[in-house]
Parts: sequence; structure tokens; C-alpha cells
Amino acid sequence: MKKSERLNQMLRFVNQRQRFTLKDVINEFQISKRTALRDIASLEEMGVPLYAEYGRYGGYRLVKPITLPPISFSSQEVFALYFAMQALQSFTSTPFEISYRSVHEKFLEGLTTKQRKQIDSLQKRVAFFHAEQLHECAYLEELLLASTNNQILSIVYTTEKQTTIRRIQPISIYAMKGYWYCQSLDLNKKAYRVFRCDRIKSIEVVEDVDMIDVEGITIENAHVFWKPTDQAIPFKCEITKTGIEQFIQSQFPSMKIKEEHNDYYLVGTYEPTEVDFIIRYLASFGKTIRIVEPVSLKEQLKAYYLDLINYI
Amino acid sequence: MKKSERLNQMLRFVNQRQRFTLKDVINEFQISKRTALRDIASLEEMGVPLYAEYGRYGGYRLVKPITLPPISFSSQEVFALYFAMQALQSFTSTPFEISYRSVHEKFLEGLTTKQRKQIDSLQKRVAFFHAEQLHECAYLEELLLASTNNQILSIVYTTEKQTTIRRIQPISIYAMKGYWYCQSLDLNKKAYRVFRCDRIKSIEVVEDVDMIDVEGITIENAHVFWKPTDQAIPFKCEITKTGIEQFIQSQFPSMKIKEEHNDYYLVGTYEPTEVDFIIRYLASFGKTIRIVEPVSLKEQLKAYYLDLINYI
DNA sequence: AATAAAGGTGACAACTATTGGCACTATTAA
DNA sequence: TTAATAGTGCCAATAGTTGTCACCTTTATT
Repeated sequence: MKKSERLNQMLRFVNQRQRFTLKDVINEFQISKRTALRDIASLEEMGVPLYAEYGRYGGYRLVKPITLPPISFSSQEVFALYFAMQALQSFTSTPFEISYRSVHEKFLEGLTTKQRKQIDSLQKRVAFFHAEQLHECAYLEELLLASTNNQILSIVYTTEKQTTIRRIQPISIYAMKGYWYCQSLDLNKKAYRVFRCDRIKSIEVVEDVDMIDVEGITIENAHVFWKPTDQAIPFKCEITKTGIEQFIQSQFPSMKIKEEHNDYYLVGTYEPTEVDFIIRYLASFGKTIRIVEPVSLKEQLKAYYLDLINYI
Repeated sequence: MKKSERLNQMLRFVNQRQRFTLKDVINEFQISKRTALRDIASLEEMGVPLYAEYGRYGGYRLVKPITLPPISFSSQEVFALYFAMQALQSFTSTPFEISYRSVHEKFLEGLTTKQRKQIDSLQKRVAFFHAEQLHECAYLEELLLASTNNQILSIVYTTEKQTTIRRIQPISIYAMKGYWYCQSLDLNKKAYRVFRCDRIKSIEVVEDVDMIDVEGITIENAHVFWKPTDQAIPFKCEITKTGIEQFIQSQFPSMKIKEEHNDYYLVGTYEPTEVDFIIRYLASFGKTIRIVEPVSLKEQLKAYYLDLINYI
């Protein structure tokens, strides 16, 4: 990155955090200590009122707020944002009830003629594909709202087999492989569960004192709530490098790659009710995976293949 | 004077005077014509909406005051754009060399404290996941450039089996399931080919008159160039509704869903060299698919399953 | 008094970016 | 047609930037 650009970013970095250390700068911008020092000197030369505190627990402080130069998005940023937007556009539902057309128009409006031309020509040449959304989700906004406001919901949930009514406390929502999911605490079962949003048929906010504080829980760490039930069966498979690549592309939170003496293993647990699913999942790996345990899983996979052979 | 400092001053200079000429800039900053032009180009790169008027009494005009771009978007729209960007962030390589932190901060700057808080809390609650990128691609920018500029490249391409040198004319690049691909015309084989970008080990622009005009070809219609070779084998499979869902999530341009009397079929062709691939692909469908023809494919799938049974 | 953790300097070689000059081209109004 | 304006491509000289390394200063904690 060019120095001038870095300094501009540093201006905003400094403005946001009124206290910071050299290390912060080094890590943030991935530069050497010497360069960080030089950059700070440059900022001071530009008139940024910085005060340095020596010694342990020292650092820099911004003495008074600075007026930032007028900004606009750079061409590169505009392109990236535009294509990000394009990529998301193919989602028929998002939790943000917006018209992409209006964003699109506003976006183009703010650009220079040159940028617009560049976007036009790039549009023909770049794309981000992802799994298309298969089912519309009616309640994404409500689920998101409930998760930020710590609300409890009563939902009607339909799977292929049954329809149930559950009380849940949403933690987060996320889109993956064409589906929207909702991480939640299932208050009936007192357990962490993930629901597919398109299977939620109705939603009602419930007043309840019996809730758990999820303030500190984020989409990243929510899985710590995931506990296998007593019936859960642990499994272990040998996996090749190719298999690991495939796993990364379609992983599940309940599975992990483990290294043992330079061999790799896919380990995890599955619920007895999910056995069909796990068999199909393991089968998709073909020879890149080999079940070590349990033996019952081996037998079931064998049976699955035999069944398919007869089916063919 | 350093360029970065000069550009900052120029930003103010431009902001003050709505109209100016190159000469003004040259006199003001005591630089050469060439440098003045380069500086103005830099400003435009940074997103300053300048308009140039050619000819006598021409000059530059600032189209509109430089402001914070997101300010004209509604909260909902800002959120959507913001998360679109977040979704892209997990790509380790994009053809746009941008700093996401910079975009992030520019976004936040134009917002009210309330909106900022909302974004902060939403960030913990919503995510768009997609296949993680496994390999970095070194030449995305070059490939994109070559595709927009109609250039011919000589590339070193490495597959698991071999390393070859090819002359290609890139048409487009796209990201799918964790990989970047480059649609191209392979000038050696005179055929449409798709290359995985991370397998391109070096790139060199080649001057060549022997090129094909790809101006009218876009990422959407490039597949028309795809022609099965003489050896290609057509196949046809019965497919269930569930199977169709899976197909949509992992489709290939050489395959299509066809309806015949309320039954659905997956039809396409495969090259004899790709038979391993197609077998694994069909196997991943399990019972949701059933090969109709050719019979040889049925036999091969059967053999594949038998092999796996022995392997287990 | 010693130590750890923070900021700070000077020098240098390798690397990158910027610059001005030049010879062009393109567009527009008079 | 001309004059005035913007814009391009190329090059070699020059200027700026970077990381590394050794060593210094200040301060709170132990």
C-alpha cells in the first residue's frame, strides 16, 4: 500500500481510537516499527495533535479531535462494493427489507463518469457466484430483531416429518449454501439449536422472564452452546488432503479435522436421528475418507452403497 | 513537496474552485504538465467527481461537492451494503486490491451514533457464509485486465497431473465454491476452456494478431463457446425434486434440467477423460438420481460403489 | 536495583515511486 | 485553419520509502 493512502487511513484510525500504541499501528497496517514511527511523525507534521506517553503502559493519545479531509470511495472500493452488492442481489430474501434497484441507482449516481464506464465493462467480466437461495424466508427481519433485542419467540417449525411449536431465543442468523439459518437457544429443550429459516411458518413474540442473556454471545462463538446429547455417537474417519479440501467447502460445526502423527482425521459426533444425513455426507467424500469408528457406521455405509447398487 | 501532501492540498484547492484548468494547477503547485495530469488522475482514482472539458476554454469542473457517500443512503441500505461488503471480505483474493478496513471506516464516518451502534450489534448477529477460499490466486488482477483489454496471455498452468504452457484469451473471471475460475479461449486448442486461477503459476502478456474479438461476449453468454468434443458422451438421469435442489446448489454449465411429462431429467455430456469426475458427482446425489443412459455409465457407477464397499 | 514494556534515533542498502521532458494525439470554439 | 485545452506513452534521472539492526530514553512494576 502506498504511504499516502496509508496515512489517510491512519488519520481515520487515530480519530476513532483516541488511545493507541505503536504495536496497534504495526499490526493494523502490517508495517515495521520504524515505518510506524515514521508514519506517526508524518501525521504530527500534518498537524495531528498527538501526545506520546513514555514507559510501561504508555502509548499515544489524540489530544483533540481532528477534522478529517472530505472523503469518497476510491475506484477500487467502488468496484468491490458494487460487486458485493451484485453478489447479494441474487438472494431473494435478506433481513434488510430493501430494493436493490434503489441502492443500485443511488450507487451509480454517486460515481464519476469514468467509474461508471469501468463498472459497465467490468460487469461483463467478473462475477461472484454462490449457492442460489432456494426458498424464501418470511421472517428474517423478525428473527434478526429478536436476536438483537434479546426477545423470546414462539415459532411454528415444519420439517419433512413433523410440525412443532417451539419457544426459542434467537442468537444470530446466517446464510449458507442457499439457506438461511437461525442459531437459537431452544427453551423447550434447554439446548442450542439451529433452525432453517424457511421452515419457520409463523412467529410470535413471547413475554418471558425465563431468558438467558445472549449479549456476549456472537455468531462466532455461539457454537460453544452446542452440546451433543447423551445419545450422540462419536465417529472418526481417516481423511486425505483432497478430502480436507472438500470438508472445508462444506463443513459442519459438529465436525473437526484432527492431526495425529501426520495423518488427518475427521472427527465429530452425530445424533442417531441424523444417521441418514451423516451417511450421505460421508458417501459424498468417496475414497478420500475411510471410517475408523464406529463399526456400525461402516456397516451402515456399506448397506447404503449396496442399496444404491440395487437401485441403479 | 511530497505527492501525498500535494494531493491533500489539491483536494482543498479543487473543493474551493469549482472550475480550474491544468495551467492553474501547474502554477499553483509549480509542477510539470505531466505531473499535474497524473495528480488529477490520482484525485479521480480517489473518487473525486471531476469532469474534463476539452477544447478551447475547456478545463476541469467539480461535478458535485465531495461528501461522504453513504450519507445519501437510508439506514437499511447502508446496512445492506455494509453486509454485502462483509460477505466479500472473507475472500483472501479478489481482483480488486482494496482495504476493507478503509471501506469500513468510510462507511461508519457518515453515520449517526445510533446507526453505528446498530451496525455494531448487527455485526454480531448476521453473517453470509460461503465456501472458503482455499488457495490464493496471484494473477486475478492481470486476468481481469486482459479480459477487458482483449489481451492474449501466455500462462503456465499446473494441474495435479501435469504442467503446461498455454496461450489464452481471457473472457471473464468468476468465483464459485471457494475457487476462482477464468473463462478463456485456449488458442492452442482453439476452444473454450475454463481454468482454475490458483493453478496459473505465471502470466505473460503476448502480442498476437491471431485473436478473436470477445467484445460482445460476456460472462453470461460465454458458455456458448463451449462445445463438446467429438468424443463427448451424452447422458440422461431421472432426478427427484430433492435432487434438483442439490443440482441448483452445485451445478455445472454442461448440464441441464429437462422436464418430460412431469418427470425431471438431468441431461448433459461428459468427456471420456472426465468419467471419474462425473461418477463422483452423480454418486453425491445418492438416490435422488437414477441414470437412464448410457448403460456404460450405470455399470461404471456400480463399479464405483463396489470399489468403495471393498475399500470400507 | 533490575526488568519489562513502551516510545525514539541514526545509518544504510534495497527497492519503489515520482518526476519532467518529449513527441505525440484528441477535442472544441473561434 | 488555428489556438487552446486535455490526454498518452515512454524513458532515464531523481527522490522517497522501507525494513533491519544496534542502541537510547522513559516509566511502572517487582
